[in-house]
Amino acid sequence: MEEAENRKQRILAAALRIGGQRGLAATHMDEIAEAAGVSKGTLYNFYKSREQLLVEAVLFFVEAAVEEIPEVSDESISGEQRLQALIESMAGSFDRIVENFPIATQAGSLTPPGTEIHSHLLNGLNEIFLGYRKKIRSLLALAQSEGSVREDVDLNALAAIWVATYNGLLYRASFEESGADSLCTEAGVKQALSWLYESATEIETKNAFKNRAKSHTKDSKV
Amino acid sequence: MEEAENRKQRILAAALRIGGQRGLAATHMDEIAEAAGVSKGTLYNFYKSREQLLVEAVLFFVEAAVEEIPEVSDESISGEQRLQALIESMAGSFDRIVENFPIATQAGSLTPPGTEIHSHLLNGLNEIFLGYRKKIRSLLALAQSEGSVREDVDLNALAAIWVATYNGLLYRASFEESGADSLCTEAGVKQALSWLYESATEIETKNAFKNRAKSHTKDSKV
Amino acid sequence: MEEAENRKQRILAAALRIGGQRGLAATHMDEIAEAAGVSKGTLYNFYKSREQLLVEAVLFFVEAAVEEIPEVSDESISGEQRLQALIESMAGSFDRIVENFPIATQAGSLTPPGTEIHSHLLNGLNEIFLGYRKKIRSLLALAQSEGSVREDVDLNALAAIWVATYNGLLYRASFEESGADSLCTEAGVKQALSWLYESATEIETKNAFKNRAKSHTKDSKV
Amino acid sequence: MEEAENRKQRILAAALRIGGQRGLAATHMDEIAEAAGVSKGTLYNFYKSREQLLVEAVLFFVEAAVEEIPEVSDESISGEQRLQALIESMAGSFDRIVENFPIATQAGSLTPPGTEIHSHLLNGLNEIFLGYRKKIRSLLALAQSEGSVREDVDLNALAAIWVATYNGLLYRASFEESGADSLCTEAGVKQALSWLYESATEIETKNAFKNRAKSHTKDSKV
DNA sequence: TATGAATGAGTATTCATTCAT
DNA sequence: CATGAATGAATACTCATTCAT
Repeated sequence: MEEAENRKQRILAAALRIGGQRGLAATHMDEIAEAAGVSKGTLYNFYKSREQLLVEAVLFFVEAAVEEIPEVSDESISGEQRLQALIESMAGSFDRIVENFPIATQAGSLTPPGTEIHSHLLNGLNEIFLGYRKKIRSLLALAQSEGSVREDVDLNALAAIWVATYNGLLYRASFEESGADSLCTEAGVKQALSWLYESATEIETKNAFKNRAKSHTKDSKV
Repeated sequence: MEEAENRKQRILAAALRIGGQRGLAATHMDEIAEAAGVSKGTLYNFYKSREQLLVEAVLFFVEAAVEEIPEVSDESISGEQRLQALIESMAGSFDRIVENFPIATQAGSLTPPGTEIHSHLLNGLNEIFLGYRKKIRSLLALAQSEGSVREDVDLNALAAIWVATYNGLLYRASFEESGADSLCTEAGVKQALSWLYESATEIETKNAFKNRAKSHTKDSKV
Repeated sequence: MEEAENRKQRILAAALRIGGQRGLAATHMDEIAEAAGVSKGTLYNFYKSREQLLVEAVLFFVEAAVEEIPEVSDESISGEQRLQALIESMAGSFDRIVENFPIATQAGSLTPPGTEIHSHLLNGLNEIFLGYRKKIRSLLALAQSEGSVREDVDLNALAAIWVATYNGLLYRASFEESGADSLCTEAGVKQALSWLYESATEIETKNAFKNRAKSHTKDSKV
Repeated sequence: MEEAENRKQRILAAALRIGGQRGLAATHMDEIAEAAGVSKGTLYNFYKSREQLLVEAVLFFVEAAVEEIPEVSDESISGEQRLQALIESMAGSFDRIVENFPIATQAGSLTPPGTEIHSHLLNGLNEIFLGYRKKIRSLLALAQSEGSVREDVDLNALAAIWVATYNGLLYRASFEESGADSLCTEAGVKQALSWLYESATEIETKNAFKNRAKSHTKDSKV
């Protein structure tokens, strides 16, 4: 069973690697098998079909990407510090996640709408993204209880915006041939999320959005 | 020539319709031809290959989606009012754009990286998205010159966040079987963009993010 | 009519040119039309179908190739001299004919056996080749009547061998990427036909087949 | 492996059978598969493409045709007798080889000039034909060493003519709907090759070319 | 009569899935 | 269970032919 689990891991990892490079539609069973070091037949011992395999791979990736964001449950530090750590963490993961980001969108078109497997995928993604949002929301709530986030802020909505902005930057970055856009990088993520955080605090002067360096403004395209 | 252009329109529209429903990977030339009311051979009179046709369709869609956002160039109203109109407009387009939103991501995996057509797609998308950001930036600049946006705000960065948040909400909404998440709807878009706008203004009290209705908070899934 | 005939010539010539380069199977109506400077529709005003056009082109070529061999009807010179002139002429045409030689063989497989057009082609080729042989036979007969060809030689058979050898050399030459085989060239043709001629004469010493140059023997590939 | 080789044989044989009847251009993968008793997919397990399959089939056929000509290595008989046996053998193979003879020429036009596969074909044919010529040359050399072929004969050139004549007769015969030309038959081959052989010997009186039967002369079409 | 855009039947090729070993 | 050769349904693309202008 140990070995079986190991194989499943290798298979999913192989599918993700290829899917990230060539796109899911061009990810073929032959290649997955070879990259995973198993035979094509073995793939069907673990997964009923190609669709199923790829859906599991996508869910595996998205979940892993979310889990990569640490809980920052160290209770010895303040909510504000934990949020700062969260921002650092999300920014630090940015480049790696960009690699495989499009596969989530592609997976939706792999399976005919209305089928069981299609629902399985959408439900899975929904759950993961909601969990993601919840995680951020709980940190915001902590910060709010400590007074660094204003009382009147709708935490649910802010958490949703937080995730949306991060995903939007990932989405945008996945189109670029080479990080041409300085705003869609690790630094850009830090700037954006900090802006969101600080817009929810009382302290106006910390605002990360202020023009600090004119040179930076010029560098950023349009 | 009139007729030829008409046909091209019908072909691209047909490709988009099918691509939005089934995904680009499952969008076949036979179906496009039938849906467009032309023969398969005619498809190849206009486009060199399936890849080319689909890429043009995607660029056509994205460009149309951006152009749908009005310039709001009515100079008789203030920058602030124009931004409000922009927010209304983006929110109003949300549901329709969601339908075809995934195809942009899917297109990236239709074409082998490194090919000319792949670059054509990425360059096209890049240009469109930069134009989009520029449009928003110019309205923000107007508002800034009128004093409703603070002087110290990095307009480039804010415009980038603005677009990222919108795209992130579209991305998220494209996963849902039926608008289950109240934050990823027309209303959610309005709330999110308003938050971004108001976080850049001097007037604290307008903040759309304040908890106004407790019921609303409960409705929105964590 | 003058103009029409001119067009037909251009069409056949275009078909031959392309057919010689790419092979008949890869000779398409589009290309023929463009090369001939007419529209595709015009092709069908002159020929019922692609098959018909190509068959006419092949017959046109083969006939022209045969007619290129001069009658050498100058009665002021001896039969022997005429035969020598014939050999020179056939050798001189060799390189040009090689270019289009394969099309005759290819044409046979263009049309389904048993059809009218297939018979039309085969009959046409047969007639042409028989006429070719007859031409040579009549010169041999003249030489025989003058005494330079032995009385006991079967002229029909010798003429057939004569043509077969020439065609065999053409056939062989059409396989070579670049005249690598010194025996399948203008010089080789001269040597081969001279051998055949002299083997039919009484005078042994003229035999072109004798090893005259050792270097030549070494040059010729096994 | 035994089985795989068996399948390859069946595939090539099927391709040749159909190619000989309909021409290579009209030889389709579906038909080959059915005739070989395998699925279409299996064809592609053995050969990369239709072109490759057909080229291998042609080389297989030509090689087999050459190998069919026995070495006549029985050292107990004289070179002269061996040459007579060779002539008998080539004549005996004539009718069967005629069936598939055109495919060699057709193959040249299946593949775009300048491609690797085109060179593969031409090189293969070249090698086979040179081997063929070499075989004949060695028998002539033996006969020469025994004194039945004159010392002054250029064996290379004679061997080349020998092959060319044989090929020329095959070429001619491949155009005929039904062996209408008595000179392009088994008997004609024997007559032609004997003539070539005897023209290289010292003994004039054996000459096969002499008119033996007037009726025969009449039979042979001009 | 000349044109060339539209047509769609015809084909090579791919690749998920199966199953005998 | 693992394997990988065999399978054949599915699909992009070509090109001879037609016909409205």
